[in-house]
Amino acid sequence: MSACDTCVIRNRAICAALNKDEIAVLSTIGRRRVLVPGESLIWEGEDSVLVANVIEGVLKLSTGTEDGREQIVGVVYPSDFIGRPFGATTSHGVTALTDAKVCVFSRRDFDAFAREHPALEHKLLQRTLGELDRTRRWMLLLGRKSAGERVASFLVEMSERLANGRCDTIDGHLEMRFTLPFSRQQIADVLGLTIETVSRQFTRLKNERIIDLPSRREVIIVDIPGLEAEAG
Amino acid sequence: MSACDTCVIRNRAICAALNKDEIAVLSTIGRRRVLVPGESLIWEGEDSVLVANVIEGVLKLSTGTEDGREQIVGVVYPSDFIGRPFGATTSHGVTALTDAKVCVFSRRDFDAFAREHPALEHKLLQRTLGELDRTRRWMLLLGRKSAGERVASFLVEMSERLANGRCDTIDGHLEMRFTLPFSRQQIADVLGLTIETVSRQFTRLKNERIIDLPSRREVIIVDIPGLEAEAG
DNA sequence: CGATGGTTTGAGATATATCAAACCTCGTGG
DNA sequence: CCACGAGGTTTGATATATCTCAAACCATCG
Repeated sequence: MSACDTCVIRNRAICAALNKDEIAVLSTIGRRRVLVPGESLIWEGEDSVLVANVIEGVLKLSTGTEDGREQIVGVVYPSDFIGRPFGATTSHGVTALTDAKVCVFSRRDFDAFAREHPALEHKLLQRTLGELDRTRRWMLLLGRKSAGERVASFLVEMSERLANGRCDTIDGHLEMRFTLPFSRQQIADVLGLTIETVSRQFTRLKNERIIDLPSRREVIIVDIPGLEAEAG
Repeated sequence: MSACDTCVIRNRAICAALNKDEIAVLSTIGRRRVLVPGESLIWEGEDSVLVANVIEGVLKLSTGTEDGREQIVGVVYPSDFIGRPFGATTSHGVTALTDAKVCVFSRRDFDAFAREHPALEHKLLQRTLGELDRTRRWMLLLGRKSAGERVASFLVEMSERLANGRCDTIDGHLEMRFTLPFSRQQIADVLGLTIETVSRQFTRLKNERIIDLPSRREVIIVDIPGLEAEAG
C-alpha cells in the first residue's frame, strides 16, 4: 500500500491519468514533504532539480530584481503541479505561504517516467495550457488596471479559488467569507503595488460597504456584484 | 508531395517530432493561410476553433478591457504555435503585425491527431512550458519595472528575437541593427505604458547615445552593455 | 505589561498619464 | 513635380495616481 492510496488529491492532480499499477511505480520515486510558512522548496535561478504536486496548502511562485523588488508570478493550490520538468533552470522560486504538504520527485526521475506515460504528459499539458491562460489574463491586470481594479480583481479571484470559504445567505443576500493566505505585503507583490496602496484600497472597499474585514486575514465580500464591477 | 516537404520551419516547429509518414497525414488536415498586417486569425473570447503554426512573420496575442484598454500578452515568431488546443475558449486574440504565413488546423482535427502522437504532444508541452516561463518573466517587468527599464528590456528582447538583424563591428565595438515589427502604440501595449511615455524613453536613450533611430521602425543598439544596464 | 511585526493613516514627492499642439513621412492627386 | 492630407510620432504643459517617507496603531506573544 503506497501513500498515493490515501492521497486526497489523487483524482484531481495529474496522477489521475494513471492506473493502479502505474501509480504504484510513481509512488516509489516520489516522497512527501511538509513545509512551514515562508519555507522554500525551489529557489529562483537554480538548476531544476525537483518537481512536485501540491497536496495541501498554498504556495507562491516569485521572481525579483537584483535590487530587491519582488513580483509574485503565480499562486498554487492543492492538486497543482510545481517545478520545471524537461528544462534547465527554474525561472522563479517556490515558497509556502501556509503550512503545506507536497509530493516531491527528482526532476530526472519524473522526466523519465513522464516520457513513458503519454497520458500523464497529456494531463500536464492541459494544466500548463490552463496556467498560461491564467497568467496572460493577469498580465492585463498588471499592465492596464488601476489600483482599485487590481485589488477588486484579486478579491474576486480569491473568492473563486478559496471556495472552501463559507458562502452564506444573510437576510436575503449572498455573502462570501474566506481567510487570505497572504499578508498585505504579499498581496502587494501579487498586484505590483505597494503595501500602503493595497491597504488604502482595502479600507476604501470597506467604507463603501463592498467588503468587510473582521480581522487582518479575513475577508467578507458583502456586495459581490459591486466587487465585480470594481474589478473592471 | 505535401506542402510540409518544403516548409522552412519543418525542423523547428512541433512538427519536428513526426516522421515522414506522420507528417503526410498531418498535412492533409492543415492548410496554409496568408495574413496581412492588422488581420486577425483568432478573436478574444470566441470558441477555440483553430490552432496553427507560424511559418513566416510576427503576430501579437492580445486582450483588453471593456472600455478599450489593450494589453499585448505575447508575441509569436516563425515556428511558434498559436491557439488553444484541448480547450473551450481562447482567452486572447491573435493578430498579424507583419505580413505572415501560418499553417492552420481545425482544433478538433488537431486535438485528435495530437492525442495519438505523444511525441507531438511532448514537443507542444516543452514549447508551452517555455512560453509560460517567458510570460512569467514579463510579469516582473509589468509589475515592478519603471518606464525606462521596460523600454530597455523590450529592446534587449527584440535584439535577441530578431537575430536576423545585422550585428556588425563598427570601429572596434559591436552594434546591433533591426527593424521593429511594432508601431509605438503597440510597443506601449506590450509594456503597459502610453505611447507618449514610450516615445520619450526612446528619445532619451537616443540622446544618451545608447541607441540610434535611423527611421521610425529601425533601431540600432549602439551601446549593448549600456542598454542591458538600463534594463534593470 | 512592554516589545515586536505587521498594518493603517497621513503628508508630500514623483513618475507616468492626459490633453494638446507641432512635427515628420509618405502616398495621392492636381 | 509639388502641394496636400492623413497617420503616426514627438514634444510640451499640466494633472493625478501611486509611491515614499514617517508616524500612529493594533494584535500577539513572551
